[in-house]
This record gives sequence, structure tokens and C-alpha cells, in this order.
Amino acid sequence: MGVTIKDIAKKAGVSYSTVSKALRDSPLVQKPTKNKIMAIAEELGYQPNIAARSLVSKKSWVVGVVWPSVERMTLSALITKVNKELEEKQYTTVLSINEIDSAIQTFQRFQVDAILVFRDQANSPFELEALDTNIPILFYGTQSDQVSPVVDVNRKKAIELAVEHLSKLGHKKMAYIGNLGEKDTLQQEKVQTFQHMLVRKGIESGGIPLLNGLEASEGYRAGRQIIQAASPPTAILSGSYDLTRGLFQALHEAGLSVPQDISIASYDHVPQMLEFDPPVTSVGVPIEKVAEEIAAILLRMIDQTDVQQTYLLDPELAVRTSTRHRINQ
Amino acid sequence: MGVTIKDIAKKAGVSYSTVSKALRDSPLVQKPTKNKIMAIAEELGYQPNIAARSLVSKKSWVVGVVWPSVERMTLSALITKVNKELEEKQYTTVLSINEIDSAIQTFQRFQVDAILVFRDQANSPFELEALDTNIPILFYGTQSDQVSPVVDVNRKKAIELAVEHLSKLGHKKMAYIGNLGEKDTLQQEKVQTFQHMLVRKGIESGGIPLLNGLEASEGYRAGRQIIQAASPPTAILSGSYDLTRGLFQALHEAGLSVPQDISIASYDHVPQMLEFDPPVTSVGVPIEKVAEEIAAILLRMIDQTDVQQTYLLDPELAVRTSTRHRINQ
DNA sequence: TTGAAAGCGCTAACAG
DNA sequence: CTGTTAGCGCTTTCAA
Repeated sequence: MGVTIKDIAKKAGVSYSTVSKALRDSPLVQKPTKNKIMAIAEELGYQPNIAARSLVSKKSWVVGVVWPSVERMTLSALITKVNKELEEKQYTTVLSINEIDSAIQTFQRFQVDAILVFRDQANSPFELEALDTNIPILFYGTQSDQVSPVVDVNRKKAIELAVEHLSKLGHKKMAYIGNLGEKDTLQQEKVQTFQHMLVRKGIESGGIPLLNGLEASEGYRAGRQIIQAASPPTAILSGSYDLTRGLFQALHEAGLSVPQDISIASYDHVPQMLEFDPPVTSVGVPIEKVAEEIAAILLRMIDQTDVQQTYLLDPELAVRTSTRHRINQ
Repeated sequence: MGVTIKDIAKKAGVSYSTVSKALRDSPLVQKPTKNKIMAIAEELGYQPNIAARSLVSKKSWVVGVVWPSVERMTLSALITKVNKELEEKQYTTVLSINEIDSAIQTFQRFQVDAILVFRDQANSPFELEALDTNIPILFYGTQSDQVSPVVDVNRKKAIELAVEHLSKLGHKKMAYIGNLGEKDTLQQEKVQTFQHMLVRKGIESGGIPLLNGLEASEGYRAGRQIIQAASPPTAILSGSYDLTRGLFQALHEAGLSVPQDISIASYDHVPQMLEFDPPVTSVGVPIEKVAEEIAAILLRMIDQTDVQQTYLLDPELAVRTSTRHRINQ
């Protein structure tokens, strides 16, 4: 079917191994020869056959990504960035929407060079050991089994940064949106840190409503609940971008303006925070940074360079105009 | 690294070509021999090497799916179903989040057996001809270039069914939520059909607000706008599941009950329609049916069986309790 | 019914 | 620098 290196070799009048070398940009081929070969390859629309290459080189130049069952916007953006990053290093990214274990099996048969698993509370637990694969696996999003390396955001520090910021601005009563109860350990960690910070800083709680999910509608619901209290807080910290969207809707509807009437800060360091009116003070690890980090670690794992067990990424605080000094009333 | 057929052959005391046959369940191998080989393969945790297999057989048993840039819930469910369907036929599904053309190139190198493209208004236009691949490509979601087969829902008929239903219930004033203006041809078709139906049935328009997107929040906004009118409609037809979610929020908030105060019907035939309170009358092609159809067509394309140019799936109306006779007032 | 052997497209020694 | 050659793991004739 497709064009092979033999076709190119014939047309260029060289041996096909020379073509192979030239295509891989080997220094063992003369510049002119190389150029000529490249040109012919281009002309013929040559596409290397992954199967053949990976069969002999034991390397597929493919990274498999296990896509989480629940998809939130930030993850979607993150995966796109990781893909781009890897592409620069000649790797192709391929996704699977299967359950973690069967996805890993598929990737195994593909002989992918590494696997990235986006894990969330929704996907089923599984035994990594049982799979016993020698393909390096990197997890994102949760402290896992100590078997495979994990990349995660230092959520605790992020919340601390945010509360600290609001506290410095003089806020004495704050609410938090993003409490999913005990079932979700990721969110739980943020909630607990928030509570600890209130105590430590001597701040009164303005409510930490229990949510049913992380969609914008839940942020809307929680926001309404908080501002309708007899004595509402002067600042609200939201646990995610989507929740913040809903929160803004509730505030807007109630005729409250930010930051005059209330200060808003949000977890999730995504560019979209700037699209709010006003731009939202946010805390978290910039998505580009996470993507770069993930790509870099994957590459190191592929190269067999030793990697740490856990990478806890440091969050950053980006102060914008949605937060300001509390007005004494 | 992995276990190969040679390992199995050695352990079973047969030639490796026999193992190959046995594993493919060939009739050329005796039952007992076959069983023995199967058992050993299982025991050794044998995983066939896709690269090798596809190299020689010119078939990868992989179907590539080009994931749309904008992801809506229904598509996510659909892709999962298609995957399941294909899995039963021994095919593995792999996704790419790249732009259509580069995704197709990647799949080409993988020698996938077929490509499924979920197309939406957001992903960039491209020239299929330019790619000139001989891998069969199936599009979903829009009338395309007449080069490759397309599967699509008969949106026109769907809207007709819905309006007809509401009209029969005596509604004389209806609103439609889902108008994205002229930029989105898919939505445009539904809007236009709705308008035509109003004329044909002598129904008054209760508003067809222009939206900025298809998220739930837009449904909420439009819903509020519609019910706040001086003389609101007695029925609303929503253009998608997400919009309906937002619409319900708006109705709930305004203290309107469905279907006592207003009848609601929605496009998108997904199971989640039953989770509303009350369950929502919906119209569209059941997602399982779409998935089955897509999988079947892909399989036929792989087998070189000739397929039609366009498959326009017939929508179904599922009447639930969110719609009822108009109350004379 | 089983085994031997060729070869898919490519990379990587090794020779020249 | 360029060419020759041996496989990678598997399927598939062709022989036995």
C-alpha cells in the first residue's frame, strides 16, 4: 500500500539502509545524499510504518494516555498541552477511554513507551501489581500506591496561599465552595486545609456548603446559599474554575459586585480566570507548568533515568482584581 | 520482554506456526492441541504483539477515532458505546485529540483499519482529498464533502416530531432554546425546522433566543428570558440535553412546575432524560442505536463491503411526563 | 493435522 | 560514508 523506504531507495539510487539512516537524520550520511533522500521522501508522501519500526527497535514512540471517565475542562486542556509537548520530542499521544486496567493492556500490546494515567475518584480502583508490565506508568491526580510515580498539585499549599492572601486583605469571614464530603479525597484535602486555616488565622466561617458535584450549577447553588445568609462573608474561595463560573452567576443575579461587595478567589490556575469580569485572583499550578512537568517526567521514565516517587507541584498565587481590602462597615 | 509464540511453542512442544494457528482458532489445529496451547498462553500471560501482527497481516485491528475539540456529554457517552461495540468484534479503539488532518496522519502510520471522525463546528476545515489515504473514513455529525460516508441524525424530522407532539397536546405558543445563529449549521437546521413548523401548524412563537453556546448556563439564561415575557409560551422545546438542564434550573427557580405550568420537550435521546423531575419527553436517535449503526458501518467499510454515502438515522419520540395537554386559562 | 520457511518494513550491527 | 545482512514477532503458503 504505502510508500516504503525501498521505493525511496530505488528512486534515489541508494541502498534502503542508507535511506533509513538519512530519514533518522543520522550523521553517517552525507549532506547532499541526505537532502536528496529527504526530498524524494517528501515527494512520494512517505509515512514511516510504525509497526515495522517498533517491531525492530522495541520502541513505538507512542505514549498512551488513560483518559478519565469524568472529564472536566481543565483536564481537557491539560491533555492537549501534554500532547503538544510530547509531539515536539517526536512522540505521538494516543488515548484510551477504557477502564484503567484494560486500557493498560491495550497499550501493552501496542508496546507504547510510557503510559500516563489521569486518575479521578470515578474510575475504578485496580491493582497495578496484578498487571505486571514493565512499561513505565505515571499517575496524575492522586497519591497512589507507591508503586508508580505520581505527579500531583500541592493542594494544601494552594489553599493556604489563597486564605493567607484574603486574610492579609483584612477579611474576617470567608466561605468555601467545593465540599464534596468524604467520598472525594482530593476535594476533601482542600476543604480540610481551608478549615485549618480558618482556625489558625482566627477567621470566621461563612459556610462550606456540601455539593453534589463540581459542575457550574453546583457553584451557583452554593453561591446563592452563602450570600443569602443573615450575615454573609466578605470573601469566598471557590474550589475550581467551573464552580467559580456558577458562583459568578449567582452573584450577578443577586446584584452583588466583585470586589466591591465581596472578594472572590479561586483554585485552578487556568487562563480562563482572566475572562471573568473582573479577572479572578487564582491559585494553583499553571496548566502549562503541569503539562511541561508531566511531559518531562514521562521522557525521563522512557529513558530509564530514575525519577522520584512523588512530584508535588508548587502552586502559585496570581492576584487579580476580584479580591481587595475588606471595606469596614 | 514479553512472552512470544515461540515461548509457548517451546513449552507446548509444537512448532510456533502451530501456536499461531491455534491462537487464531484455526480449524487446522486439533482440539486437544489447541486447548493445550491456549492453556499455556493463558498461563504465561501471553499478549499478542500488535506491531508484528499488523506488519505481516496488513491489518491492525485498530479503529482510530478523531475526538472533537469541543466535548459534550452526549458525545462522550456515544464514543464509549461505539468502543464497546467494536470491542466485541475484536477491534481496539484509540483516540486522538489532534486536529483532524494530523490525527489522520497518525492513524495512517498506525495502519488503523478505519477512522471515525466526530466532527463539530469547532474543528478546523480540511481537505480530505489532500490526505489521499486508502483507509476508510466515516464522519459523524455533519453533511460533509461527499467523498467519505457520513452518519447523521435526521434533525429535521426530530424537530418535526417534537413540535407535532406538542401541537397535538393543544399548545398554541411555543419557544425554542438552541439558536446559535448562522455560524452553526447543525443547530441552524433545527431552528429553521422549528420556525417552519410554527407556520405550518399555526403556532405562535414564544421566543427563540440567540445563545452564545450550548452549555447548561445558556439554557438557564434563555429559559429565564422566555418565562419572564409578558405572555409566556405554554411549551418549550430545548435543543439539547445540556440546555435542558439549565432550563430546568430556571424554571425551578421561578417556581414553575412541569408540566402543570409549562410543558417541556427536549432534543437528544439520552437515558439521562429520565433523571429529570419529571422525566423529560425527548426526541432524537437513541444513543445505543447511533453507536450500533456507526460500529456496523465501520465494520462494513473495513470489509470493503460497499456502503452508502449518507446514513440519516431516524429519530424517535419518547413521551414522558414533562409534556401534557395545555390547560385552558 | 503439523512443521518449515518466506517475508511484512524497518533498524542496527558489520563490512566494505 | 554507503551497502549488506540479520532479524524483530507474527501470519501464511507450501510441504511433509
